[in-house]
Amino acid sequence: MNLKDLSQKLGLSPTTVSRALNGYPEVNEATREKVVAAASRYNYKPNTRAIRLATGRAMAVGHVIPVETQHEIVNPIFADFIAGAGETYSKAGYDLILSIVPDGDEARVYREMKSRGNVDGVIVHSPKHDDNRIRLLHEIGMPFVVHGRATGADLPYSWVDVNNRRAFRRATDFLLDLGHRRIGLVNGLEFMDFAIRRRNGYTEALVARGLTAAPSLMRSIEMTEGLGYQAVRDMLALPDPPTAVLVSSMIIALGARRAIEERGLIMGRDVSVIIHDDDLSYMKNGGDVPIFTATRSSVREAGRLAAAMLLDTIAGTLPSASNRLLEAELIIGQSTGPAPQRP
Amino acid sequence: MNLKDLSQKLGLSPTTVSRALNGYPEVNEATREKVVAAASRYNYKPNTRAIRLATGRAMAVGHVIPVETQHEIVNPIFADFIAGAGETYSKAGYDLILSIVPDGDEARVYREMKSRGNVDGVIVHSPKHDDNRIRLLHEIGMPFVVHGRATGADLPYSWVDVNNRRAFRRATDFLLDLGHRRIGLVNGLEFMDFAIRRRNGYTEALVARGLTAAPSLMRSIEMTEGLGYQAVRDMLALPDPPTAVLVSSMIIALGARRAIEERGLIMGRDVSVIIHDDDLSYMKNGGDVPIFTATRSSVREAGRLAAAMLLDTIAGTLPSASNRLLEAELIIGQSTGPAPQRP
DNA sequence: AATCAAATCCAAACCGCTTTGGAACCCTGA
DNA sequence: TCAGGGTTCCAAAGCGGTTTGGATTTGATT
Repeated sequence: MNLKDLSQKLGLSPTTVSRALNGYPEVNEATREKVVAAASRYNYKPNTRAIRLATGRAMAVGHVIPVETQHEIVNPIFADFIAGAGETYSKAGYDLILSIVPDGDEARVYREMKSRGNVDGVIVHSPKHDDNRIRLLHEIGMPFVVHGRATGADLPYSWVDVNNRRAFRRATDFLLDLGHRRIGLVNGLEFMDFAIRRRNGYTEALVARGLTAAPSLMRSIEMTEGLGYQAVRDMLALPDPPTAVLVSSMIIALGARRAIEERGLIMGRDVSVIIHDDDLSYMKNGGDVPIFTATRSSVREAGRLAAAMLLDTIAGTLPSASNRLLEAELIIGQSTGPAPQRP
Repeated sequence: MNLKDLSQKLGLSPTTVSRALNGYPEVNEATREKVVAAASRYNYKPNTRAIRLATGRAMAVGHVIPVETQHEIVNPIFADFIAGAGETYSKAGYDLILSIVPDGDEARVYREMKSRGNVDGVIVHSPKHDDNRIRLLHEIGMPFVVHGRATGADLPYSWVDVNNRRAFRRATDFLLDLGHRRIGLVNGLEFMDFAIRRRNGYTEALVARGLTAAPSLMRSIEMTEGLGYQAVRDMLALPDPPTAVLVSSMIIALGARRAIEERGLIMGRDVSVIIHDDDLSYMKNGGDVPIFTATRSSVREAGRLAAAMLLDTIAGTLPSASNRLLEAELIIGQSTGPAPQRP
């Protein structure tokens, strides 16, 4: 059943039927009702391909996920972010096109997307420091929103981000207030923008109290359980071990906890741990009583917002460089406590 | 730059240019070379939307991921599976359309995809026992491939699956050979087809040696660290605790290990653990020396295969009910050892 | 009753490609 | 020389919608 068939059944022109269904004003209300009724009776759905060609819009948004051959691949937070974005898209009738591209091939993919016209805009994932994708997308005139920020980018752009600096500043302050003085940081890889911001928040809080961040208490690792374990194990083996650690993700924290318990220590009593919790749906930080004290911010919500912002940008109803900074909530769990007294 | 512009620059008709670029035989080789050269010089890429309308093909594949409101959502293995599938699609020039739909809304989404024509086929994720999506897709005539199998489905269909039964049978045999007699199973939710098969493999192996699976040693849980911890902790607290456990995923295993270590036991010596390892890119089971003994099968590879099978099905070059059963490899790690002697 | 504007509908062009059904040309063999 | 068969190219008709530029009808106003 296509538009022509439907219009013939109704004895109307395709023009009128199209307008009736798309809510244009130049059609009699009685006619419109007849058309709508017929459309639902014959289960008519306009062909997406035809709409796209006729309107010149792709009605689709691209998510280009770089697969870094050397580092962490297909970061699990993508799944939740995309789930959030997908909610927004499906409400707006947009498709979500997922594109997994080998590292370094992104420029080509973006260019092709532009010239082939199969997306109206893109979401940029996991920005690096001074990310060159921003310049590229500006150059080719593709609407985009960045999930995160790219410090050093000289051009204006839209983004949605968590206030990573403040979250880690606050978490560090919280530990300092509890009397901790030797606080470790197990961060993500620090060419990622978010990791740099987290470290800044952490050092800022220390410096504000006249402390300095000891290099031996700072690690920058891929976010895996195993590496988290190693990092914290090594820290705890230091002559002057930390009494608290800040870790950048739940998965690292699982390793951290293992290192702590392996040493016969108790998390929350002997060693405090604060995590950043992306509130991933398949990796919940406990229920009513969170296991880990955490700076929590839903990455899924970030996905919803970024998607909405992108759609508005495409529609032209949003200035080209808008942004939204989400604040993380400090959730007090069982993994933190007052600094133990020195024996 | 579109086809008309290009053809004018060349002094040829659009017909000829189109044919030259698409490799049709009715064009002089010299002409073809000229066309190809011009296309690359002017950086001409055919408009996807126009191709889709003209050919009647969507050049896109849908992955419909159900978001179960009650149970595990956005399963992290999707990410890797989709990454694998994406590789195949991009080589073939197909788009991957990701659709996150609330539970129960799938039928509507599939129907719409069919009538709107924005995909040529779909991959069905995480089939349940007697999954009704298979009947639906048959009914509406949408090509599809299932990742996994749906026992009880009466219609033929194509699938790619791991031999879960054999993997767990083999793992159980391995433990039995090591002298273990009380072997626990921490399985995924058993309305999922793969979980049922795993349990069958496990009980089969026990029965073959004249043992029976004790209900107290079998758990069916959502795959989280916390629930894995609880399940194994409870098992170890039994009067006659298991000396080995089979767990259905890496993430459950992290909890299992914690429960073991918390009891002062050593994994691999006091309690053996075998996991099923989907070989997720962001959750590696160690490197050269795997931490966990595992039945390993790359879910990413499964994605590649399923995608290829779907494209062939769409092209009509594959019988409508093909399948591919992947065997899992048994990887010996540090988490298994001979059954401890009873004191 | 004549006029004019608003309301309502339609024919046809258009989006940018593919594909059908020739047409023009060249070559070969009778 | 001319019929017949390849080659090589092209005009035009789709694909299934949207949108422009009227045409017709209706209703109110003078």
